[in-house]
Amino acid sequence: MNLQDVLSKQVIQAVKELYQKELDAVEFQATRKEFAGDITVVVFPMLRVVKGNPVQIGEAIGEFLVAHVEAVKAYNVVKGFLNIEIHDGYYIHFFNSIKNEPYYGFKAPSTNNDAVMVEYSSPNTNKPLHLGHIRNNLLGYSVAEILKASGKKVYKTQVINDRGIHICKSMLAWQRFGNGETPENTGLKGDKLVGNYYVKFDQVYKQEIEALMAEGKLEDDAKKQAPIFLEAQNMLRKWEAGDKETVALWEKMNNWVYNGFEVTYKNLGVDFDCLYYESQTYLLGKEFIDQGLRSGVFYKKEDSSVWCDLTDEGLDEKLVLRADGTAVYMTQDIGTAIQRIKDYPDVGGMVYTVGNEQDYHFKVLFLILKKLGFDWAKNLYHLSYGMVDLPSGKMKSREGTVVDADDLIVEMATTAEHISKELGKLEGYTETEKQALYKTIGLGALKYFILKVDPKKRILFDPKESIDFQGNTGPFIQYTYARIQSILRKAANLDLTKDITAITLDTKEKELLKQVQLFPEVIQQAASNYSPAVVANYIYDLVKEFNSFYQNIPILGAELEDEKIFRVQLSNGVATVIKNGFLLLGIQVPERM
RNA sequence: GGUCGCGUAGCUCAGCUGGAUAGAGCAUCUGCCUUCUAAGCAGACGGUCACAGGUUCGAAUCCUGUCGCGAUCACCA
Repeated sequence: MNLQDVLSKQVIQAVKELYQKELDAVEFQATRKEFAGDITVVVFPMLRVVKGNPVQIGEAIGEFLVAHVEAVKAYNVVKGFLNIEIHDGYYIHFFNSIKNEPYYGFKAPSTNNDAVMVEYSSPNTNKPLHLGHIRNNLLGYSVAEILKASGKKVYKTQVINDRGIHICKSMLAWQRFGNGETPENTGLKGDKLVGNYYVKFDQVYKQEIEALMAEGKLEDDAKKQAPIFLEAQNMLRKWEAGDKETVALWEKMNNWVYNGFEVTYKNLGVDFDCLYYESQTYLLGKEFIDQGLRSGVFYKKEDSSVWCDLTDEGLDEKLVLRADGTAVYMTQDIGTAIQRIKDYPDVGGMVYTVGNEQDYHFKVLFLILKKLGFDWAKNLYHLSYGMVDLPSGKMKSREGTVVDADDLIVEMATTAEHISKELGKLEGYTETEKQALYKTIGLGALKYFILKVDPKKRILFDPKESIDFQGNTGPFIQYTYARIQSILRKAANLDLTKDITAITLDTKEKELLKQVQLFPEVIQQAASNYSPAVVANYIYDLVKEFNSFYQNIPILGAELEDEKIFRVQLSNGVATVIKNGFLLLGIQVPERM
């Protein structure tokens, strides 16, 4: 039982004995630094049950706790706040119980049928990944890892948007203007090459629209009548009809893109347990539309299009099948969701990592699945995140105003290299080791920069202002980890498993122990909020606390041998929490930097 | 226009399931490397928590309204 539970019980007991009243809950908070104490009971809420002066009540409860709880050393009351001081022994005992756990804070995965499937990334296969995709990938990956650590079995997945008119556009442009270019003969990354033709299509398309408008056509008409657009539509029809040549071209170019994506995913350090392809799932929902029609969840209009009436829920009517019987986005998502549960029967819920521009879509999707009667539909969550915008506004692939994912990763490593070289602390490292380290630091800066922000907030990214490497950043935290490793190397002869008990804690040590103690709770909180930012901010606070300790208290130079061992152990414990916390964010930690 | 989200220091963000004098980083300024890595530490400066009401012992936090920014309201995905 943790400290708060014990105290809670005893406070309730105290109120019962002193005032003959029953409290249903006790409110705690961390004691503010300017007051003596480690944990604080807020007396005000009790006044509803116990009438009287909050200071006197606080005093009486404090008295009771000192007498009845071993861990409680002293108390003081300020206004309605009962500040409780805890004996050093309590924290020391706690630390000894966890200091040798390599995965301190993580819960073992549950074997119940409550696995979670986390969908993220889900790119279109007609252009390279950009900074917006990076946010999606980092968020999805991190939330998946956090859910795992919180005790869930997790499957990471994506649905790859590998078909549709947008794919045909780059195919068509390549066919017309490509001159047989391939990733092999140009040395270009496959996704980049295909992306170039997506841009090329748009350029030609725009010229054609202008030409038509010059002939006096209205813009809307021109957009629909441009020859290259009509040809792309024609290509889509051929693809859907299974035309051999078209399908072969589609497969060839998609494979180029997949090879390119694989490189980016690998560089980013994200992975997937299973993949779904839109080309295989876009028809899946149809049979469930039939089912829903029979059960009255959907209805057919005169033109035989199928709809779901959500006006009772305050939403609109939503189309789920076109008049010509073809699937829309919603049809596909209904089908894919159901298919996933069939494929993985232990899955009891799903998380969709998709930008907030699709809030409405997912609201509707979840409602429809509920109406169709799937009990897992109540466990669906749209991990909705804000867009990454540039100072100039939204990133647009077609207009080339994107921050390319691969480029950014390289730039970050280059910046790390410059800083490292200036500081010059890496003598003895081989060039390969150095390059690996630059990448670790560069990616650390990038990932932390993105993940420390609350997912639902939009991020403004200014390419002119590079991402910081100082202050509340990934490298600062990595640096602290490296510092601790340096101490551990110098203390290799000490027995880190030995239980030290007979020491007096310095304030800084105690603060660190309190912070370390929070970690398991932080993971649970991050999981229930689907927020890597909770982990990031916690680790930052821990690291700040550690650096203050490090710079103000001698560790290897401690006067007493037991103090020295304990401080090294404590440093090691902090390093473990940093490492595990960063694992949840997908950030690596270096031995030196 | 309807719906949803956001608005906290010059900038980037914490805090938001109500609690003490609203916290960090960057930037600016002051100290600290002959002692464990100065990507650091210690400190200074900086706030009408968008605005106005309400709920209560207590509101940045909850409710209502206003303003500003964004998203969305397709037989697109």
